[in-house]
Amino acid sequence: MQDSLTIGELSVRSGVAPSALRYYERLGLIRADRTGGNQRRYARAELRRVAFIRISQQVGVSLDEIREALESLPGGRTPSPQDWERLSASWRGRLDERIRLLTKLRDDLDGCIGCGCLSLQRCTLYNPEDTLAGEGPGARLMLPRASPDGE
Amino acid sequence: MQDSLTIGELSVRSGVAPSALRYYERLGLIRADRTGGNQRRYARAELRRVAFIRISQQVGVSLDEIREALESLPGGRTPSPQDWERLSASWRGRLDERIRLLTKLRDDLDGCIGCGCLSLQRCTLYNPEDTLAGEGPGARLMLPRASPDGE
DNA sequence: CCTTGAAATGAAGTGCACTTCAACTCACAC
DNA sequence: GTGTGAGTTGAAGTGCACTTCATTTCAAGG
Repeated sequence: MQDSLTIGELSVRSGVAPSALRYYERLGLIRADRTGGNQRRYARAELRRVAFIRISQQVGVSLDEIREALESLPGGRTPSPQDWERLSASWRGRLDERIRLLTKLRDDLDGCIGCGCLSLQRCTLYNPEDTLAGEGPGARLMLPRASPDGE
Repeated sequence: MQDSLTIGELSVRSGVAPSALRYYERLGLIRADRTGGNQRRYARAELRRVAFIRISQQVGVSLDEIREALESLPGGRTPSPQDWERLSASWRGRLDERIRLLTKLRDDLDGCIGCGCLSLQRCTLYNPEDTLAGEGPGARLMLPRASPDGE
C-alpha cells in the first residue's frame, strides 16, 4: 500500500473520471505531486478533498465556491476532522434552504392541483422573491425579474 | 383588456425574458399567432403554459421533458384545470424524490460532522447508487461510475 | 530492451438554457 | 407623416462542468 495514488487509482477510488480530476486541478481544487516523468501522484489526503467536492456539488454548490471553501483549509498540515466539519457545516444552511423551498413547492403544488389554478395571479408557486435561485444551469446574466401580475 | 399579449407584455407578466420566450417557441413549448407585420401575439392561455414551464424547471425537469409533457395536452381546446392538474401531478414523484435525497444528505452530513469521517469508505454521503442524478448541469456523457472503495 | 497499458498536454467539442448583437421592421401616439 | 420604443431574425456568445481527441511520453513486467 503506497502513500501516493496515480490518477487512475484516484479515479477508481473516488468514482470521478480522470479528466474531471485534471479539470479540478486546473481550477485549483486539488493538487498532485509529479514523478520525474511528469505524471501526477496524489497524496491520500486528496481522496478526502475529492469526496468533499462531490458532496458539495450535491448540495448545489458551484466548483468556484467549493474552491473558495477549500482555500480556507489550513496550509501546511493535513486538514483535521474538525476542519472538514467546519467546511461541511458551512453548506448546512444552504441545504436547509433548498429543502425548505422544494418542500414549499411540493405543498403548494398540492394546493394548486386542488384548485387547478396554476395561474400567475397570486399563486405561491410562482413567487420570484422566493424562488430556487441558481437551481438549474443556464446563463448567469438574467434580466431583473419583473413582478408577475394577475392573469 | 385585449385577448392577446405582445411578447413584451407576456414577458412582464410572466417574469420571463423575451429572448427566453422566443427560445421556448423554437423548442415548441409555447406558440404565438402573428400580426400582419410578423409580430408575435400570445393568447392568454400561453401565460399558464409559461407558468407551468417555470414551475417545472424548479422541480428540476429539463425543457425537453417539459415539452413532452406539454405535448400531451389536448390539441384544439384550451386545457382544463384537470389537464394542468394531471401534468403537475406527474412531477410530484420527482419532487418527492429530490426532497428525500436532499434530506438524506442533510441528515448524513450531520452524522458525518459528528464523526468527522467524510471519507469514501462506507460513508452514506458518498453512495453513487443513491445520488442526486441530473442535479447539476455538466456534460451528459459520463463514464460509468466505478464504485468507490475505502480510503 | 521492448512492449503495452496508463498518463500527459492543449485545443476543441458537448449539453443545457439562455443572452447578446446587428441590422432591420412594426405599431402607435402625436 | 414621423419619430420612438418595441419587435423581428439568424448567428454567435456565455457559463458551467466536463469530455474527447490526437499526439507524445512514461512506467513497469517479461
